[in-house]
This record gives sequence, structure tokens and C-alpha cells, in this order.
Amino acid sequence: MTLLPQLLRKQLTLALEEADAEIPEGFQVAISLATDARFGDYQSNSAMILAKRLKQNPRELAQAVVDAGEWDGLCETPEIAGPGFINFKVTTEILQKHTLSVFIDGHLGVPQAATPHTVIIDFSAPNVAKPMHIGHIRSTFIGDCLNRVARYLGHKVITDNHIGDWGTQFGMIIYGWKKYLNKEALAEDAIRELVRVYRQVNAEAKADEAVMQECRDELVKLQQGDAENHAIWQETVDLSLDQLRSIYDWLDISFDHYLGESFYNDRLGPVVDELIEKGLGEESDGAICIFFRDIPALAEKPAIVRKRDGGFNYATSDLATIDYRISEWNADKIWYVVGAPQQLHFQQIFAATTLRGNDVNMTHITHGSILGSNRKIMKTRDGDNVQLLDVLKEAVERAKVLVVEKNPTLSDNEQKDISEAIGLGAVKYAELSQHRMTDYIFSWDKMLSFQGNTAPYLMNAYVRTRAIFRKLDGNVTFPDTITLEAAGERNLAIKLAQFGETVPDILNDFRPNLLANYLFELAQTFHGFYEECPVLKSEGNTRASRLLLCELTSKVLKQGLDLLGIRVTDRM
RNA sequence: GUGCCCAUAGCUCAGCUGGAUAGAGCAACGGAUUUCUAAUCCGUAGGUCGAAGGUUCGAGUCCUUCUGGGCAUGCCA
Repeated sequence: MTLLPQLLRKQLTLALEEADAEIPEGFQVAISLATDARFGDYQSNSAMILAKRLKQNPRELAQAVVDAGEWDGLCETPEIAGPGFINFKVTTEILQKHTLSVFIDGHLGVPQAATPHTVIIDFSAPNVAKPMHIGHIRSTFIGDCLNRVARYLGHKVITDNHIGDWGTQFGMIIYGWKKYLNKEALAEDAIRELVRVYRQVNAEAKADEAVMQECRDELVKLQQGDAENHAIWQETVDLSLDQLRSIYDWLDISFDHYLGESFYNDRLGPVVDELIEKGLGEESDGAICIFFRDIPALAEKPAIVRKRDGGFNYATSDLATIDYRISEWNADKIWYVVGAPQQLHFQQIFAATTLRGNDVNMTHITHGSILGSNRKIMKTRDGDNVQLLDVLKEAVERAKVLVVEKNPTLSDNEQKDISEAIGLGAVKYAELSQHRMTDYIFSWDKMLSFQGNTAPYLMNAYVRTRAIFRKLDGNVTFPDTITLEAAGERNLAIKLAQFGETVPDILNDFRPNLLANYLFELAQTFHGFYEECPVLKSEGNTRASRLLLCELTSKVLKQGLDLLGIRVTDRM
């Protein structure tokens, strides 16, 4: 199916040719949404841009193009406005036809990717033996949303949770496990007990060098394959993963793989050997480094792939990971949803990958930080750090109070189900409706707000559509023609047509908030329609058309929210 | 020191490739409901887009400088 702006662009391009305008090489006419409803539905500034290049009067050029064009059946005669905008208002017939085709389309008007890619998305990546805190929601929710969108657009996506399951902290954990572990506490809440043990050992090791040394020894034994230590490590990882998975399940986020750092342990040495062999790895101050002398920004920023003590670090691990993803999964794109502080690291990794002769397309999808009340990044050690699970539970509890109040007759199970959809949805929406680059200060009230531009607002629009169909007796048959007369109907139809324009845009710059914004506008438009246009009390064609609009709104809201990872319920 | 990001209404934020009179939500005030679910709708009020220059027919958006924040800058990830 063809989107409305595509139809207009085609027609405008033809008009330019008809008007004998000189079109410079590479010039493409652009159609965008009207910035204001009184300008029509869509607008183009192409005449102004072209006039500038051709040194002509923009309004005259616009007029000539409009006069030369053939607009019948597509839109009303375009109007020239301001310095030379061409404003379009599509005809009711076209809009009606288009609405029906979106309604019938299995993808609600969202075009499929012209060239599907195999995309690896690397996101969330928590450390084991530590609880996920509020800072993890950005990578986790954005990554999950991009996964859903990319799949919806027809790409082959492989999600991989590159968990931090191998590192120096295991020396202390193993030492503490052997000495201080409370098995009962471990059974009750494994991560909490591991954190308790870790903190205790950490404090002890700081004060006592002998303890520190014992921790190092435990780590060395682990790395050398000591059976007991390996078993402790394995159990730690398993327990942590159980707990992480239960949170992901609750959030309806799934990964195809959980290949953490430990998985690549045996592959690190060979990577470094190969780098040395190819002349890319050089010794420097006892370490093996990759230098990027041809890249000005990185000229003085080598990547260390083997430390002076012979150990490897995360640059090595990431290179091994890339190798695996290319050779085993045939990745042609890799998206890293990781915070902005790691920019330099990824620049180095990407440059190294190019030097090694791989042409996989890699993107570091950065995001800002969640700050504490002191405007500093929330760190695990900070006292005011907020655990993710606590936020989720609080959100669901606050939602429950409202759900019970508004739906006293529903069963406990239904109330629980709705409360979870609302609470978890609100937290996800709070994150995803924000531009990913901006830093923001964590606020319970903002994160858990249910009023205004929030998930419950969108969910409520959906619930209103479902309520209408619940009241209908018998089966609904949707018409194969519709009429759009009232302003509310037309506005809604135009807004619905934009779903297919919005979804692909998300991946241009990896911006889930574009979808969130669109869905908010759709819900607003629907609420307006709902006030203005009674459905069940209307009759004939009007009623049938409105029912269809409601059903289409319902589908788009449900699908759109699903792309954000937010679930809808029929009541709330 | 160098590099990256950010600064928009009282508060929290949109504003994609420069486009028309800069928009939402929250908070404030005034209205609408014996409802197709008011978690809603309509209205009022609120701005020299951090500062100063520059490019352009046109700048919140691009360039330069400055101020104020955040982050990164070789052996933690």
C-alpha cells in the first residue's frame, strides 16, 4: 500500500516536470506533515528550496508548479502560502479509500523494509550478583523497543544480553561465599545475599591487605579452572540469572541469547595473537595496544587488548564477541544500546573492527543518564540509588489502588492483571517518551504518574474503544465503504494514516519517543472524536464508519503500544 | 588541557534532515458528565528558546566565542 505523502510526492514531482522547472541533480521533493491544521494535511517547502537554487521567486515557482500539476482525485488544488509553502489537503474520497486499505492491511499501513537486515541488538547487559537499578531501564527499554520495531518492519533480529558475568569482583564473591554465606538468605533472595557478602568482603579487603590477597588468589584459581571455585561461580551466575529472568519476564522482555563475557573467555587469547600477527597489536608499556594513528580523534587513544599483567579487558572481549556474531549469526548490523559514557570505547572497537577487515555495520545507540537528586549519575554504591524492582513494584501498587477504586466488581486476578499492565506500562512509557539523549533526574512522581501524557492515557483511549464494542450486541460487520463527514472523523482518519509514516522513522535515528509522541497524539485525537462523535447512538453509514474508525484506532493503539513493549487491557 | 553531550513556560519535557504566530503534560484558574469508562474533554494564563555575534529570503535548529551543568580522557567493565 502507498502512504499519502508518497502519493503527494509523486504528484508534485510530476508537476515540477510539467512546469519545466530545472531540477538540480539529486534534488528530491519533500512532503511533511502540516505544522498546523489550518494549512491542510501536508505541506512542502520544496518550491522555496528549489527557487533559492535557481534564483527564482519562490511563490511564483510554487504557483507555476501548482498550475502545471494534476491534482484531481488526490487533493484539493494546493494553496501557496507564506514565503512559498505548498499546502495540501487530501480529498475525502482518497482519505476514505486510504483508511479502508489501512484497515485491511496486516501491518496497519506500515511498509516493510525494502532490504531486510540481520541485526544483532546488544542491550540491557546487567552484571550478575548485583541488582538491576533504575539506570538499567534506559538500555533495557530502548533496546527492547528497537527489537520490536525492527522485527515489525521485517528485519531479522537477534537479541543478545551480554551480561557481566566475568570479572575481578568474583575474587571477593568467592572468598565471601566460602566464609560468610548465609544459605537461607541466599535461598530467599540470592542477589541481596550476594551483595551483602560482597560488601562485607570489600570493606574487609580495603582494611586488610591479607584479605585482599586472598581474594586475588581466589580469582586466579577461578581463572585457572579450579573446580570448587568454578562451581561457586557457576552457581552465582545461575542464581543471578534466575532473578534477572523473572524481572524480564514480568516486563515481557526476552532475549534470544544470554552470552555473557565468560562465554568469550577462551577466545580472547587467539584474538590478541591474531592482532599481533597482523601487526595491529603493538606492545606499549608492557601492554598490547591497537593504535589508530590515521584517525585524528583516536590518534592518542589506543585500545588496550592485553594488560601488562597478561589479563584481557573489555575491548578484547568485545572484539571476540563481534567475531562470534559475524561468524555464527551472519550479522550485518550490530546495535549497541549502551550509555553515552562509553562512546570512546565503541569508537575504538569500531575502528579496530574496520582495521581487522570486517565491514559489519555497527552503531552505538547512546542514551543519557538517569541522575540522582544531586545531579550526579546514580551509581550502585550511592545511597540514593533506586532498585529497578522497587520502582516496578511501587508502580503496580499505586496502579492497584486506582484500579480497585474504579473497578470494585472485578475479580482479584483481573485487578492484578490490569494493575500490572498500567504500572509497568507507565514506567516504560516514562522512559520511552523521552528523547534518549537527554539526562534526567529520577523522580518517583514522574515515573509513576498516571495523568496526562502517560501510558494510562493511551491505554484509556484503547479501553474506550473496547467499551463500545462490549456494548454492541451480536457480531460486528465492518463496512467495505466508509464516509468521513464530521471534523472529528476526518482528523482521526488523517492521524491513523500517519502510523505507517511514523514507525519506519523510529529507526532513522533510533528514537522510540517519536512513536510515543505519535500515539499520544492519536489518543488525543481519538478522545476528541469520542467527545464529538457518538458511535452507538448514530445510525446507518455514520455508525458503521465510526465503528470502523474505533476498531482501527483500537488496532493501531494496541500495536503501537506493543512496539513500545506496553500491554493493553480491555478495562481499566 | 583535549573531545563528546546538554541548556526551550513556575516544574518535567517535545520540537526528525533550518521553514509559517515555538508546542505538550504537570501545577494554577474557569467550565463540561444522571456518560459509548471523567485515568476524559473545552477554555484562560504562562516564553527576549543560557548570553553575544555570524550565515540565510527565513535560525530553538547551522557556524564562532562565552557562561553554566553532565560525561570521557591507557591497563575496571
